[in-house]
Amino acid sequence: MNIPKRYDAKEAESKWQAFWEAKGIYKFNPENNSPVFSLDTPPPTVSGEMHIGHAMAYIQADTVMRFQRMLGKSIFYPFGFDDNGLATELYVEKKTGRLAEEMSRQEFVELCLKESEIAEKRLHEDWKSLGISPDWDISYRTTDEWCRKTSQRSFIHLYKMGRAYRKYEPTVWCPKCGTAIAQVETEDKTLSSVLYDITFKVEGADLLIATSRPELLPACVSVFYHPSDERYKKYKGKMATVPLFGHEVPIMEDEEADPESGTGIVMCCTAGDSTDVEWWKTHKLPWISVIDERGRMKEAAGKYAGMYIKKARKAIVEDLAEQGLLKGKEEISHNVNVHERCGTAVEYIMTKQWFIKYLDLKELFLDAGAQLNWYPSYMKSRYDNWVKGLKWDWCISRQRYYGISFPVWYCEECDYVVVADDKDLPVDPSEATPPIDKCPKCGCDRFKPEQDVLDTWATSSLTPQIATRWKEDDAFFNKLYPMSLRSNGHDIITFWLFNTVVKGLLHENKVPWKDVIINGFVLDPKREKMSKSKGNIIKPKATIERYSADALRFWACSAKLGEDLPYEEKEIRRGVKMINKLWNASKFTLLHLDGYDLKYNCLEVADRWLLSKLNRVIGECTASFNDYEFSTVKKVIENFFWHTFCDVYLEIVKDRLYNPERGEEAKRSAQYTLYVALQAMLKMMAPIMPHITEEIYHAYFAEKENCKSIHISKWPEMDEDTIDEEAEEMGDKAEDVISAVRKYKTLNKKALNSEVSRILINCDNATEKQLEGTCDDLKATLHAKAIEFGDAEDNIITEKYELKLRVDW
RNA sequence: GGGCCCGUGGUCUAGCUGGUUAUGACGUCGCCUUUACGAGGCGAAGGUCAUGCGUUCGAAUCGCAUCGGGCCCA
Repeated sequence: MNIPKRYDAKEAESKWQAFWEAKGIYKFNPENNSPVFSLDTPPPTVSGEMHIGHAMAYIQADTVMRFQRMLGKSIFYPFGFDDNGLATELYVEKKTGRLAEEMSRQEFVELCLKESEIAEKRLHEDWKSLGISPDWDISYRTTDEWCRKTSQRSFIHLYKMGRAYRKYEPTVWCPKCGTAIAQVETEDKTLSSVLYDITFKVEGADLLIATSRPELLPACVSVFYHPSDERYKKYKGKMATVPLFGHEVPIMEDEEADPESGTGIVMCCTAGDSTDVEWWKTHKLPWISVIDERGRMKEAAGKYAGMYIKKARKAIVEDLAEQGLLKGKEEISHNVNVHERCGTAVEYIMTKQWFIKYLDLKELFLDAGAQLNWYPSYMKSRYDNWVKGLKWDWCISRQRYYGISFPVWYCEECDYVVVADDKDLPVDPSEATPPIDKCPKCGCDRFKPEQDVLDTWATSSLTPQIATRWKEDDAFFNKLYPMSLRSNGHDIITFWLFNTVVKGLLHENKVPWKDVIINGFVLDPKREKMSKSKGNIIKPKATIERYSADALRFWACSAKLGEDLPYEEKEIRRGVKMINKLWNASKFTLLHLDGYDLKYNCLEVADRWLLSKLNRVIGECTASFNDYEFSTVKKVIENFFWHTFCDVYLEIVKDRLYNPERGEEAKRSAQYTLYVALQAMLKMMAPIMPHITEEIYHAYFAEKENCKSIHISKWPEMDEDTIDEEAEEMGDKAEDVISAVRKYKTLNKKALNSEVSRILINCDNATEKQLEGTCDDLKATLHAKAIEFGDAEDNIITEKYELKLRVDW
């Protein structure tokens, strides 16, 4: 056996990655009748780069898949790329320096597709370098033909069941991007602003109203105060006159009006925020549109029409001041709802949009959340809170250039909705003709295509259906849906996970997976969130190049599910050390297994001790992996391998291996134990460190087991019969003696291999009997000429069993 | 404002269905070339388990409150 002195991780990792691909080790076989284990991972967006958070999450999920594969399951592990939607548009515009509105839609779409392809190649390489084990042949991209087809099918299915509807509705709108967006795409940002006290008139008297958005005065439709507010009760049912614009609006009561805020009386405009929209709905107020799709004032704003929001605000404030209607202003900082992608404050604009009706299904969604197995379980409450707080149906149309088309045309006369035929999918309604000649409602033969595109989440919420060939291959679908596992960051429970549950329930009346694992974030060494602006971003690529993928993986597995993990360089170095240690221990072990035929007659105490402990470790690692507790697996196997196996066991058996005087049987017993232990430990580490374990496996075990990769070899099974409580106690006592004598030598500044003439152990008869079985090993390990039992004066007490010893030099 | 999570030696962390002396790593210090590994081995120092109150024979672990940090949502 020729094992190199050093392990070259860089060379080995690319070698094994190529090997796995060439041999199809991770290929899904639909004919395989073993139970399926499948994974739904987030398709990374082409607009981003792989960051260390991705690395952690994908590695963690990958260890689970590798474990399940070794259990003999049929593994379905697809991989997708998300090149859809607004994120891609913004990325392409930034990268090429060209704007979508500079060219035709088709030209822009082509540019997006071209750039996505380049980005995907890069992403594929990056993800591959993590040593993950998907079947790359079943990868998808969210704008490919198959995904477009599935997304349009989903829409048509929802339309036909009455869940997709189109309506004029106040819609969350980004004036910068010029599109409707969903509730979930917004976030709150604290911004500084000015609160103006503005004079309204009631029957000739002044009524002061505080607002930060005076430009909405022309859209003012009522004013509110709290029902308990004594100051304003007298105005109930009266009308107030809006300054500058002169129209009259009703004065009304509502619990939502905060007496403490501003003057305690608030104007309701259509629409400044979600409260305005709620008031508009519940009090059945008229709708006045003053802001257009690009954030300019509309006709209703009178002389301010055509100005952008901020300019109009300034002009109106000036005019109010000039007319003496501005009574005060105060600098404030308040929370503003902004579009998460561009940071622009959102508006509520009345437009015609497509929605998925789902507010009536909250109970169903809560029930679905309860059906899923959440790891960790407390993450379920994020889902529950989100469902309970839903206020709007899901707006799925976007007024953008690049995205999947609605498979829809409208009758030019009566707006009748015509959807595409399934056989024609995917369609671009601008290019294709509708499947009917005449409108069934009015007989008109002219149709116009829907110009809007589907929200990107309308497609990415279908990843389980996309992967399992929904409505395309029933046998395949039925075998694979619902999927076994979803891996998800805690930040996207409310959209990606929730939306996927929605689609699963609406389409199949089933939750899309059995289990859900939620991973945490990677923080910087100071435990702060990584961000470009802080400049504390770590690129996994650099880490892999410097330390190897296995070292990165070893680190990634140290966080529990749901918990954030700080990136610490020293932790990565710990992985490097582990690889080195594993290499050296294996090199030593295999050297002594050369030509060994796995035959033995009877096992020595130390060997039974190790094998018994090994079996407990197998049991614990198996149970932990089944519960997605890879960090426990990592910790347990690391500890067992390093301390029990290397520090204690290997030192014990060296003499039996090297010294012929110990006899052939004692050697065979050690060889058997080494074989079994190393093989099992390698396999248990394989999901975490797939490259180094493959390298060692191929140096010896692959041939013995006749298996071409450790990753499709059999996971070690716990054998209850090997658990040997008696041997464990005997071995533990021997270990206790070894520790004590080592400590004694160290304190006396002696080398560990320095000879002692005698070790005298002063213990009870039972212990003496137990230790007798290990005497030869003890003598060899401690370099003691003799071990005797007796009543002499002692000078050492052992740590664990408090045995009394005396060491004679 | 609501929900959820977290506070354990200098740093990171295990334990948290209550029960000997609180786990391990990094760092620090000392000693040592064990026929695998000095990228190693053997040791040492270092902790009022955030704070307070409570439940209990017994609390890092359970309950309540406070303080601090984080995430999600208003």
